[in-house]
Amino acid sequence: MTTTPECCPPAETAIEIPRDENAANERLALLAKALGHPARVAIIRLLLRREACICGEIVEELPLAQSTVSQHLKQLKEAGLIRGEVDGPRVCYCVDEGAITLLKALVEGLK
Amino acid sequence: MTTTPECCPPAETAIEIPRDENAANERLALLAKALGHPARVAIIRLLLRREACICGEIVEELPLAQSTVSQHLKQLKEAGLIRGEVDGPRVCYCVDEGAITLLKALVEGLK
DNA sequence: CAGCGTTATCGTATATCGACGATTAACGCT
DNA sequence: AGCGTTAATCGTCGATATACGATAACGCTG
Repeated sequence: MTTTPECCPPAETAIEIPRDENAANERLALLAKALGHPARVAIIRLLLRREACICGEIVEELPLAQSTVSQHLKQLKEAGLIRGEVDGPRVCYCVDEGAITLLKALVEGLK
Repeated sequence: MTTTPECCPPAETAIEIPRDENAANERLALLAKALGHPARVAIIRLLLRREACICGEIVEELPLAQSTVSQHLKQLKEAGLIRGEVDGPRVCYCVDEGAITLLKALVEGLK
């Protein structure tokens, strides 16, 4: 098996629900858009369960080409849902728990 | 003022979280994609607060053309987040509470 | 430093999105 | 029947998403 790198130990982004409603809408839309593809939801799940971490592992779990997975990872990263840490030749991706918390809060705030 | 139609009284869609994980991913992705635009988030909020109901009212609240709003409404409807009921010449849109509940459950299930 | 494994980026093709104005369709009312 | 109001649809445009293979970049390791 691989070295099971203990990636992304510290650094949790502080969550903050936007005061302005428009800002909240923008933020929620950004996060939702990032989750707007089944493959990206699957990636988030893999990362949350720590069933996969390294990009290569994720590629093996999904029926997609490596470049395509890399694109999805990029989108998730740009939305702030995940972070990537270089681990030698590999890159370890982890969910940003703060972003997930924010997402849940924003969705829960729909009322 | 308008007649304040009491739209969408009955008919709540039963929620059911997909057993299959792939199906859950697809469902969540579909719902998330529908929320992946600030205008659509804003529409959902308007409908939830019942600040607006009629398509025309929604158009007035948003800085978008009527046809554009109609497109967004269509996408929300296709995702199952809202329903529309014809009320004379107007159309009253309402949130499908079941879909919102399902969305919240699916997001909360991300762990 | 040459080579290998890993990941990101590039280039491309197709499809969908997002916005608008214009048009059509549906409905109530006179 | 015809008119006005309201909403959906059409047609268009540019921008973005999705997928892939090919290529580049990066960091070990021999």
